[in-house]
Amino acid sequence: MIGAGHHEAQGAFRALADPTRRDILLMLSREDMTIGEVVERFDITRAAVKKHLTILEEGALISVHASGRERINRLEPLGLKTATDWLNYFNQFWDERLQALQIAVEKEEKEKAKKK
Amino acid sequence: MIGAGHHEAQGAFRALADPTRRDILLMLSREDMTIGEVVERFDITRAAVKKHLTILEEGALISVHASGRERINRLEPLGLKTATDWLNYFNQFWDERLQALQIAVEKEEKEKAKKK
DNA sequence: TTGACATAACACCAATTGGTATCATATTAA
DNA sequence: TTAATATGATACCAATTGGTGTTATGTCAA
Repeated sequence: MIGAGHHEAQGAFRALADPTRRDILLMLSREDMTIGEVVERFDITRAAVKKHLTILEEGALISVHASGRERINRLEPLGLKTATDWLNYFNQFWDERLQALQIAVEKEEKEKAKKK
Repeated sequence: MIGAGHHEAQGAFRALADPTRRDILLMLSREDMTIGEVVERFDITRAAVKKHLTILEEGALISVHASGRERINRLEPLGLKTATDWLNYFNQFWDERLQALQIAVEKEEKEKAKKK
């Protein structure tokens, strides 16, 4: 069914819309980090980073784990899969498009060969 | 290099953040449509739809082709590929995660078999 | 040519967003 | 216990967003 996973995808796509949040995801893909560690790598306040992390968590793109007075932010790859799955529906179309392009190129080559 | 395609991805991710726009993309995947045809399928004004289409065009997710007094909106699958490619970087991580899950399940099965 | 149609272009509005500064709370270490 | 640390929570602000209504423009058909 077309559109399946649409509702669940909203939180993920919303979270992915901001470049800072996408950067955070890339950082977390290398290692888990506390808020403080994330803050060090950006030029915005801790409060701003916290908001981004909250939105990422709401989108199920990361999970947060308390450890003493620190809170470890961990990438949740499965959350990203929601968005990936939605987008993958369109693969068939750009596959077709690429194939059409390929055929056009081949035809061109053939014409060229004929002329020669 | 990590983060490649980041900048170009912004327009696409921004466009994908809105559920109405994602619905429009699904509709356009079935057939090209004029603004009027898109409007018929939603409960919002033509002006609102036009704004969404403009944002989709800015994100290179659709292309617009004039035809007399009509303007045909067409899906640009290659534009979606920008977002897909960015997300695919994370495949390795949920592949790993899924594999870990798989191993855990197998171990469980083995334990069960032993008990029996 | 003239009316109807398809769209573009504004100006405007309420809600959301990304950011700030400030204050409160919980945990660690001396 | 007390000071430093790590975080959460709140109030506030400017800019953006998703929506509206209205007006202007270009194109088709009688």
